[in-house]
Amino acid sequence: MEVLSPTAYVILGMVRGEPRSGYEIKAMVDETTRFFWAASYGQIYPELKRLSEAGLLAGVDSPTGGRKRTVYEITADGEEELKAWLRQPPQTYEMREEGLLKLFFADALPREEAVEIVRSMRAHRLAANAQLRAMEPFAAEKDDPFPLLVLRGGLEFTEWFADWCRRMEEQILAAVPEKRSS
Amino acid sequence: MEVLSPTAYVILGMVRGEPRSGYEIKAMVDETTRFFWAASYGQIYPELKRLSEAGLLAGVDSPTGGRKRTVYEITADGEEELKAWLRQPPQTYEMREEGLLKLFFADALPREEAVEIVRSMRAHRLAANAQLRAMEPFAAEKDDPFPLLVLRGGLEFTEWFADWCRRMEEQILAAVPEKRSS
DNA sequence: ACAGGCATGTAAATAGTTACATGATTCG
DNA sequence: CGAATCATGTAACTATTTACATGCCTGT
Repeated sequence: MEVLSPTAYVILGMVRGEPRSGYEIKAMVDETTRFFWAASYGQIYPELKRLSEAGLLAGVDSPTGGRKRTVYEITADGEEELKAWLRQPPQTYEMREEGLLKLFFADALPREEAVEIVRSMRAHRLAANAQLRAMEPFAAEKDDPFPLLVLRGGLEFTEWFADWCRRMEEQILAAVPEKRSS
Repeated sequence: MEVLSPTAYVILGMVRGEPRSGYEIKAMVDETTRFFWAASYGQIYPELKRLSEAGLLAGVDSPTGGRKRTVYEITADGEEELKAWLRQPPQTYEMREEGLLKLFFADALPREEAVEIVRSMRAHRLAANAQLRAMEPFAAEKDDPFPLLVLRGGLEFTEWFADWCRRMEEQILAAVPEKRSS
């Protein structure tokens, strides 16, 4: 069994339980996992084809009205592949946080400009928090408890991060001495 | 002024203050920003060439003993470019956290296996915390306060995350009911 | 009639990692 | 002398985003 691309598993997971089209998978990803695992059409459609060829998914024609449409359902092999992956310890722990990089180099700016960095970061996290907040009722009414658990983790994380930014703002202005020549 | 690649700025930031070789930049990144902004040789060396051609860096031969070596120092234009970038609000806020994706789909596993996911995540964050802890004294003795500030943010983040995992472990075992057919 | 959403896909560009190749120097 | 580290680089691969193209259906 060859190794699948990272995006393959988000697809397998999304169609488990109920068959979905590429378009629906993309929409679900954007509503749910995008904060920690994104996927674009450019990945999803080719991957659906590969997974079907590998026998892990099966495409079923299922037009809505006259509009043609293919939904993909997971096969027994696909379900096994998904579970085997779920049992492996996670490998990917990546963060690309431009704000932290800027803050790391912020000594190059005068303090009043340096605090702008943490203000931007804070605004971003508060906006993300509000988005998650708006999704919470929908996740809460579902049968599967894990998406809600993860969403509440996101809520807590964005709150922690926003608060850290607030404290850093104070700290930079209060305690960090200005450099002689920046 | 054309837009630079994302990696360009980490290089500009790393050579500001004192000139460094590609090898040293890579080592610094691995010691400091890698938790939120990584870079590989395959990005660094070609980028050093491009930045020199663009006049934002200047390469200076500076062999150590008989071993040839080029360090790059930032030019006035490079300094301006770096500061202009620092003044822009951060654009990139990405996370790719395989553990959260697995947890999101964990309903496919029995509960005893689902908790293994948060246990792995917790172990990972505790290990990261220990690494940051070991770096703290070195950051603390530097003149520039921002790297230390960012590092302490990382310390707090990994602690929060590890604690969240611990609480999720309890919660999954205690409150989340087992499904009829998983 | 037109806007907006549903639906599928691809091409091109950009980003990034991994592995490899090469060779010098330093330290034990 | 051999291992580790310093040092520079490239090729191949993998991953991912963005933009574009197409066209149908539904509601106003």
